[in-house]
This record gives sequence, C-alpha cells and structure tokens, in this order.
Amino acid sequence: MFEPLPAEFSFAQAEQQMLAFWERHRIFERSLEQRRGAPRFVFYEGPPTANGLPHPGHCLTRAIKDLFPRYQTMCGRLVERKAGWDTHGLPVEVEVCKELGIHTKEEIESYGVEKFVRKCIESVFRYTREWEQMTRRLGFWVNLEEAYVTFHQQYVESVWWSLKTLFERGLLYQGHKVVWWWAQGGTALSAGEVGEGYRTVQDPSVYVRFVVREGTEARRHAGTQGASQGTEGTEGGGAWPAEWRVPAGKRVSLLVWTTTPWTLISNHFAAVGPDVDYALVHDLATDEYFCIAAALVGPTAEKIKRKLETVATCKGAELVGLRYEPPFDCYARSLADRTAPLCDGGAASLAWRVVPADFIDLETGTGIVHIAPAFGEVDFNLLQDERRRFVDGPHSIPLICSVRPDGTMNDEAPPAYRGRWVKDCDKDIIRELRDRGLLLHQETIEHEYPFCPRAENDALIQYARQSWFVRTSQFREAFLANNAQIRWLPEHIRDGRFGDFLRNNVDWALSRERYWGTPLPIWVCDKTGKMEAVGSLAELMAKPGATDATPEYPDGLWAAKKAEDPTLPDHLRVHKPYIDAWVYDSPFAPGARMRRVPEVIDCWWDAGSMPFAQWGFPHAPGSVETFAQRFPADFISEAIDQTRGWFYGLLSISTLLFTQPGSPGVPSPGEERAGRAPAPAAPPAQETRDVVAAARRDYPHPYRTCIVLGHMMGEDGNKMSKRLRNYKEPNYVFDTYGADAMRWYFFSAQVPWTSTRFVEAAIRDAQREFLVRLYNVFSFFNIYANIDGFDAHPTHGSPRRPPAERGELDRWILSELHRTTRFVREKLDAFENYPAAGRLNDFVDGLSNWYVRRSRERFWKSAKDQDKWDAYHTLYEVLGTLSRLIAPFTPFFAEVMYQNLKGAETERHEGTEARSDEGTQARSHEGTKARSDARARQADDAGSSLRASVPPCLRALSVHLCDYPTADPALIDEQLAAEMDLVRDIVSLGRAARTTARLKVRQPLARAEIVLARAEHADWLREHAALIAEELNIKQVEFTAAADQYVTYQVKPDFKAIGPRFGKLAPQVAGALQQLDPAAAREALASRGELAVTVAGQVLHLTPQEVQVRLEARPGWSAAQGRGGVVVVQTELTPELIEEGLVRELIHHIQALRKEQDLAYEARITLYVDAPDALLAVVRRFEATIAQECLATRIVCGAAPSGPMHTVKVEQHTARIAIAT
RNA sequence: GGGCUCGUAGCUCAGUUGGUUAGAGCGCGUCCCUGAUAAGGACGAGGUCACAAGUUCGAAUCUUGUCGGGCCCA
Repeated sequence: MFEPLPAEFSFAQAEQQMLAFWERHRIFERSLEQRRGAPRFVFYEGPPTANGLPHPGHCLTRAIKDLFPRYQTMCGRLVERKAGWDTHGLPVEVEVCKELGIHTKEEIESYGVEKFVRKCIESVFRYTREWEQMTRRLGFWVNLEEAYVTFHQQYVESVWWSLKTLFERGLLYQGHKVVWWWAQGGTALSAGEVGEGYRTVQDPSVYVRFVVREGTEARRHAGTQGASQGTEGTEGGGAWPAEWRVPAGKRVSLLVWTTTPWTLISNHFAAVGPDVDYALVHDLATDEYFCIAAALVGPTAEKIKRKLETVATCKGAELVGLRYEPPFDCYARSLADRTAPLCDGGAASLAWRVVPADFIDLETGTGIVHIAPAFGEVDFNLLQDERRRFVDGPHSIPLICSVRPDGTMNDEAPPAYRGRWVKDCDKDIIRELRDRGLLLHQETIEHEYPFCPRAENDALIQYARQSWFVRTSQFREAFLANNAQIRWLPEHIRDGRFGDFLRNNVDWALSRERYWGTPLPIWVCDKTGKMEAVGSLAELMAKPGATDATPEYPDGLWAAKKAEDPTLPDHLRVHKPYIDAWVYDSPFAPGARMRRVPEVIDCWWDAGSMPFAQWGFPHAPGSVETFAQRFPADFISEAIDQTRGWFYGLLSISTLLFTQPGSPGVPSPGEERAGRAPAPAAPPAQETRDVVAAARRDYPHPYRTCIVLGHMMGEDGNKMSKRLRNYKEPNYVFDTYGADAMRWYFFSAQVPWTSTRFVEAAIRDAQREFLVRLYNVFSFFNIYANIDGFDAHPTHGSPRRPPAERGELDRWILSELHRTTRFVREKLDAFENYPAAGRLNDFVDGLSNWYVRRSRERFWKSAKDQDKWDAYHTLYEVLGTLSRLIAPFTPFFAEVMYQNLKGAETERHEGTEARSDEGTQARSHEGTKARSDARARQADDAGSSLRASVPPCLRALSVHLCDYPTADPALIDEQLAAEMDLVRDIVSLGRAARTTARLKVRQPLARAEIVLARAEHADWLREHAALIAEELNIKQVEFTAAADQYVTYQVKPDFKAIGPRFGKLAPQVAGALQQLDPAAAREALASRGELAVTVAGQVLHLTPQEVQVRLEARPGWSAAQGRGGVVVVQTELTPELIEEGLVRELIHHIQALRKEQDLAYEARITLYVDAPDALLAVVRRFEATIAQECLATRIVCGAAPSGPMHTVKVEQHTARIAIAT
C-alpha cells in the first residue's frame, strides 16, 4: 500500500515536510558519514557577505553549488561543504557610516574606532538569518554550523601567515598607487563611489609649450652627419629627427594640452605614440616652431586661430629621448641633468624627456601628453615603466608630487601656490604661464568630472598614495600555466576575460587605509624603519618586550577593555584598534620599538585565502593535513563579476604560496628578491619553511572546474533593484511554487552562464512542464497501484517478470530510462546541467505522453494478469529510478516520490531508526539492506540480469542516501528507440493530416496510407499498424510503396556527406541530381544501392547516405509530410463511421458528466438518454460499448425519474442525458 | 575610452567541429481528450538568426567593421 496522495497536493507544503524529515534524521550529515573514507570531491564555498538580503541571483549561485555536490555524493564521493561568510571590507564600512550618518575618516575616528568595528560586526551579520533561511529553504546542503568567518582570529592568523610568508620572500613591498582621492575627507573612494559622483563641469583647457632644450640645438645639425651617438649613448641628450631642420636660434616647443594646469608643476615627462605621425610646424604669424601630432595640425590651427605650416614629419618613436625644459623649475635643482644607468647599458635622464606611450588620443589635444605621475594612473604606470628600465628599478626615479594629501600645494611648489587648494591655483598658474610665454592658447571646456558623492562641492583628484603591494606580476607565467589547467564553463573565460586579466597582471595593491579589515601584520622599527611580519597573535605576544599597554591602560589595552565589557568579541583582539596597541623591542636597533603599520588589507585577499584559512592553516592543530587533503577544489562556482575578485584571488594567492619552485613561470627565490624588497629581520623560521614545503605542490591552482554564472536580471531586463521592485522575492517563489520549481528553472531553462531575466512566469512554466507532469504520472501510479493492491515486493502477489520477458512498451520505457541515465551521468560528470535537465524533461514527457497513455488500458482492465503486473512493475521501477535521477536537481520532490514508493518499507525502517541509537544506526541500516538484498535474490531466481534491474534501492532512509543510478547496457535497445520515435512521428503526421481535413480524432476514419521515406524500419512499423490505427482512430493502416498518386519525390544531396567529398563540385552534383527523374532515382537507390550522376563529363556514384529522398504530398490529398514519410488519410465517411463517431461523442459527454458529478473512478451508474429516434437507435445498437466505457449497469432510453437532465449536442443532434448511481 | 561577452519567433531561451526545412517552452489561433486533472494533448501561424562587408561549393556558426545590451576595468 502506498500512502494516498492528498487531493490537493502542494509542492511548497510537501517541501516543508521534507525539510523537517531531513533535519529530524540528519540526512545531510548521514550522507557525509556514509561516504567517510571515500575519495573526496572538494567543493569550496565562495563566502557571501550577509549585509544585504539575498535575492534570486544568490539563489541561482547556491542552487548550482548544491547540484554537483549532491550528484557527486550520490556517485560515492565524500563532499564536505563548509559554509563561509565574508565579513570585511569597505562596503561594510560604508553601510555602517550610512547608518551612523557619517562619512569621513575623521568622523569615524571621533565616533571611536572601537565602537565602529563593533558596528561593523553587527552590520555584517544583520541578514545572516535571512541568508541561512534561504539556504535551508532552497535545499542547499552546506555546513552552516562550522562556517568559516573571515574576521575570526583563526582566519585572520591564517591570512597573516600568508602575508608573512610573502613578506619574507620579498614579495610584499611598499609603493605608490594612484587613487581617486577625496582630499577634504582624507580617503580614497571606490570605483563604485566615484562612478556615482560624476558631474558636468567647466574646466580650463590650456595649450602649453614645453621648450625643447637648447642642448639639443647641436643635434639638429649633428643629425645630418648621421647617428645620434651624441652624449655617449645617453638617452635624453636630444635625438632630434634627422630631417627636421629649424633655422639656428629658433626655439622649438612640444605642444601639450591639459585640463588640470595645477598638475603642470609636477610634470615629469611628455609622452608620444611611437607609431603616431608627428609634424614640425611653423607658425607663420610668430615665426615659432611647434611639434604636434600630424593628424591634429588642422584642428589645432583652427583652435588657436593661427596658420600652421608643416615643415617635416616623423614617427613618434624618433622623438623619444628628446629633452625639454620643465614648465616649472621647482624640481629642477634636484633632478636637472641627473642621469642614471639603464639595465641594457647606457644611461638616461630622470625627468623631462619624451617617452613612448600606447594611450595617445588623436581626437583631442595635441598628441603629446603631459605626464604627472602623482596625479594620474596612466601617468603613474608610465613612470613605473620608465623605472623598470633603470638598474635601480623602482627606486631609480623619485615621484614628483607638489600636493599634500589634503589637496593643497606643498612647500616644494613655487611660493605663490603653497598651501592653496590645487584647483584654486589654476587661474594663477595660467597667468604665470602666459607671462612666461609658455601659454599658447586658453579656453574652457565642459566635461564630466567626479565629485565626492557625499560632499557635493568637493572635486576628487587622482592622487598617488603610499600603498602595500604583492609582487604578483612576477608570477604572470605561473598564473597562466595554472589557468590553462582549469576547466572553465563557459570555456572562453580562460583565454578571454580571465586570461586577459592575467596577461596584463599588475602587482596587487593590497593595503587599505581603513578600519574594518584584516590588519596588515607588519611592524616597523621606530628608529631604523626596518620591518618584519608577524604570523600570529601568539608570535606577537612572545616577542621580547611585547605589550599592548598604553598610557591610558598601563596593564594592557585588551585586558582592560575586556574587563570593561565582557561581551567584547574575542576575535577583535586581532583587529584595529586593539592590535595597533601592540609594540615590542626592535631587533634592529637597541632601545627601539616595533610598531604596526596602520593599514588593513583588501578583503579580496581574505576571500582568496579561504582554501587554507578556512582550516586555520597552518596554526590550528591538524590543519596542515586537513588542508592538504582538501586542495585543490574539484568544483567552484560564482557569478561572472568574480573573475577579478574571488577567482583571481584564489588563483594568485595559492600560486604564490604553493607553487613548487622551478615550476613553469615561477620566479626563483633570487628573482623574487631582485625587485629589492625591505629586508626581513631574519631568514624565514624553519617551521614556516617546512609548512610551505609540505603544502607546495605541482597543482597549485585552487580549482579544477569553475562554472561562471551569468547575472540574473529583473523582469524588465534591468539590474535587479529593490527600489524598482522588478523581481520577485525568493520567499515569494518558495511559497508559491516551491524551491524545486526555482531550482529546476535555473537548471533547465538556460545554460548557467547566460545572463537571463528572472521572470515569474518562466518558473511557473518550468514547474508545469516537469514537476507537475511528473507528479501526474506519479499520482496515476499511486491511485491505481492502490486500487489493484500492487505490491512491489516480488513475492507478495504481484509476480514480477524480468524486463526481457515484458512487452515492447515496457522494454521501450526501460530502455529510455537507461539511455537517459547514461546521458545524464555523462553530462553531470562534465558539469553540464542544462543538457542533463533537458534530457530528464524529455524522458518525463515520453513517460507521460507515450508510456502511460499507451498503457492506461493495462492498468484499468479488471483482469489481474501478468501483463498488468508487468506494467506496474515497469512503472514502479521507472519512478523509483527517476526519484534518484532527479534527486540532485529537485531534492524535495525526489524525496516525496522516494518515500511514497517505499511504502510500508519506510515505516519499518523508521521504526528501526527510532529505536537504535546513533552508534548502531549504520549497522541496522546495513542489516535492512542485507535483508532486502536477500529477499530480492530469493525472488529473482531468473538470475543476475534480473537482479540488476531490481527496482531502485528502497533500502536507504532517504533518496539522498542512495547511489546515483547507473545505466544497464543490457536494457538499452537503440533500435527500438529509433523505431518508437518513428511511430510517434508518424502518428503526429496522421494527426496533422486529420487537422488539415478538419476531421477530429473522435470521428473514426476508414483508412490511412503511409509512405515511408526510407525502407529501414518498414517491417517493424507494419507490425505496429494497429497501434497507429488506434492512436489515429483509423480502421485500417496501409503501407504503400506505389504511392505516386499521393506523393511526389525529390532527391537532394546530403551536403554534409557530399561537401567534403566533392568540394567545389558539390553544387554541380546537386544540380545534376535535380535533373534526374526523382522516382527513377529513388528506385535506383532502393534496388541498386547507388545512384549515378554525370558531372563535368564524369560519372559519379552516390550512395544512399549521400542522397536524401524527400516526399511531398500531392495537392488535393489530406496528407502530412515529415522526415519519416507521408501520411495520407482517407476522408470519406460512411454511415457506419458516422454512427461510431456519434457514439464516441455521446460517451465523451457522459464521461464529462461523471466528472462533473465527482463520481468515484469505479462507481457504476444508471444512464438515462432522451434523444431523437435516430440517435436513440444508435445508442441501442452500441449499448454494450457505451455501458462498458461508462461503467453503466443499465441504459434507459427516456427521462430520469428524478433530478435534472443535461442537454448536450451530439453532432447535429440534441440529446438530454442524466446519470444516477 | 579599453577588454571580454551577448544580440536567434511576441516573450524566455537552445542551437553540438560551417552542411541547404534554424528548434523548445510560454503566449496566440484552431481543435482534441477528460477514470493522471493547481490538468494533459495535437496541429497551426509566427524568424531577411541586430546590421554591413568578407572568407567558403556552402555562414546563425568563421573574419572585420557598425549599432545596441551586459560585465569588468579605466
């Protein structure tokens, strides 16, 4: 007995019951325990930040993250799933600031960093409950109890270990980074914030002369003598192009354009495009000479309203090295004429010369770009490029910067500007330039410029800040080598977006001048400035003279604070401001103390450290082994925006830390240090070296497969936005359709990497198409199996035959089941959920619309014969296997089916469970399994092939403790599959033909002719004429060879076969084929197995595979054509056929009435029919048929004694009918 | 502004190494079925595969450019 399904089944409600069931029986935990000792499938959870409500996009990520671990678990692997939370970072601080109504760092400091970081902790866990609830409700099985948290002490110390390791290898260094800087607030702004603050403003637009140095004068003539050997190979001596001749004594200027005159004080270089054409022009009005891009001569002349005559041109490359006078001389004393040795020999001056650049814009300006590295990212990068050319590398050229962090000019600037806000200096600078004859032209332009989104009048400036970097660029090749081994889905990520990012890798700017983050564990000697890294709190506290005592708290800051407020989370010990109090004796200078640098680190470093930090590696006991067993991950998945976030973080950090030295692309220790890093106090401790050595491996990329998800858009195609209310909340979907519906929609509706709209209707459709249809089949089985007392147990009165002995339809659906299983396994092994889901959907369609429909009579008939039991066993086996097949996709409904199909078995098992304690569960479980097996063996005396097809294991407590089904090749019959497809095709064509003739299926027809395109399956089809006849309600089905009266033929080449064979001749072959008599050609192919055509005087023989014969119905016949052939129906109706039609019509009305009156399926009725004599005569003639079809015990012609009569139309007749029980 | 990516039916999306009738579901229309019923089914209409050029015997598919959307970066 199977538990009857409720009259009104609710997926959402059933899911709640399954959730409770899983939790009561700890199914997730058991699914892990059961695989203890099995090979691992490693999954890494990318930590979400829980400071916002989860939306459908998060559901998609979590659904995908659930699917494959569930599948792999069922395939016998141990898939631990540790949850995690990302808790640090600027977004959290911004949230808190919003809440507190503050913005600047000063405001945070005056609010109190202690209070602030506690607010951050609260904020970051504000929506944890909602996230956990969503996670649970969606059926994402993940270990939330033991989630890693990035701000926890253990995690932070792991991250510290990584940084210490890199610091000691010289891979962590200080440098500059140009940021969008809010000077008044003293902070950098994130890209997102900057994007918010763009406004249209008026700015000065000035054309300025950079006068080419007099020293180059000599060159003008030297050039003609060939060679620019000049100053002994010193670049910047002024290599004037040979062809450029300027009269002696005439000044030549590089013409530059800028909208930020205040940056001219800090000018360092002038940049040209090496491949760009430049012109030497003569200003006839003033008799001056300028150099500008050739393409901009015209526009510039127009702009400055002068006549410019081109004297000569050259490529920008020829200008490189040319020196000019700085527009302001405040740095001239320190830099003028200073040169330094280059890596490839020779020397070059440190400033004010022409350098090559690849970003020259020929739309605006002059094609020569003023470079001020402190105030522009591209400018700064260019400085970096220049620095690299020198022997001294990063330290070869100083950064020119005349601006203080507060946005005012510093004391290096000319006195007139000192202490003034930079933008306020523009006017005076322009005036000075004009006075000095350096200004060629001035105007104002309107353009977009960013302002601080929270202080509207504060313009942002680009500003170079001191920052800590990780030397990732040295590992570029190793990154690429590792990347090449990752299976990316979609594939193009590898060489596209991600590979591209790696190829252009720049050093990771690690530090943040903020409060809520992992503190950078670097301590600096207050005398010598020497530094060292610290790997854990214990290590710090063990340092000589270590203390966190402050003047205010002489006994230690932390202890005092903790005493003041015992609820202070202990994890905060390793955070600001508490960690900042720690000082210790400097190993570098007697009497000196070590103090921590103020920065925290980029929170992406936290997230990217999770492979080891989630285990507290290497400090936590056992963490070294734990980590080693769980690295790399077999599978991760996040959305596309994580390419440069988490995906990169994982890859780069583990490559830096764990790549074997000597692997491709990995710098040797010597090379690592070559970049001149701050010297560590001592070589790395032995312990640290051992740990790294233990963790190092050949396979340091941290994930083998990565599914990159597309973004989920709102219903209107825009980004999902709470404000726009353009999407449905996850909880609404869960309550209305259920989690399975949402999951199935994600898995089946599109490949996961397309960005797609989240439309409610699409979820409803996905549910209808798959879950509801499957439910109907399941319900059908449930109802009739109970009516017939079907017992799946082979010895309990429903005799079971091995599949091979069952009927064709049973063998067909079992074959489909196993073909589907094979396909789904293949696809899931390759992480391709979309085709797998599509195939399952097709299978359920075939099950419902062919197997069950074609089998209904077998379930309904009263005789309990073997045929009936075959049908039950088949459907039972199919549903049981299906419940396991769909378990990773729709875990809830899979469990509903599984538990129901288990029937009484469930209760027995649960009874055992309830009595046994935890320790004995596994054994009792085994015991049950053994008993089942024994019973199965006993019953299946037919042998092993039969045993293999014993219905899905019903021995497990939950479907999620089962093994994933395996395909049994013995049950797969490819030919039968092809033939059944053909039959379904032909039936479909027959229906089309009927529709054309406007003959509904209820009306029986005398005859149909079927003309097949190919003879292959003809014999088999003939045997199934009865089936086709029944489906089409046609008395007789004939297969016709001589079908010329119905069809015409067409022979066409199969280009896929013919193209490669004939190449350019292919069209001619096609033409020749068209010339042939189609009927004769078809005949030739059929009888001789080949067809000769003459092309270009050559006789070619085509095989049947190279020729397609198409059939086309002749006009005038009610026929339909398809790939398989043509179906022609005879439209003529005889009186007998019409009568039969009437009967079926009448039966249809009676059945509708039964349903309307809610009669039980098996209720017998008395039928009253009041109708015209003609119709009554028919009723009498077919009384037996009607009685049988409608379960009528009596048919009375006339009105019912009581109750209303229902008027119905039966073709042209009007009848009144009533039924009574 | 740069890189990557997408643009296929009214809508949401597939489209396997280029192969000549471009598919599915929904929606729409016509109809069927009703002893699976928050149903189900059949058939049909609907597409210059964003646009343009090129490569090829052959292009939704490859190349280039243009336009539009998205993401990341600037």
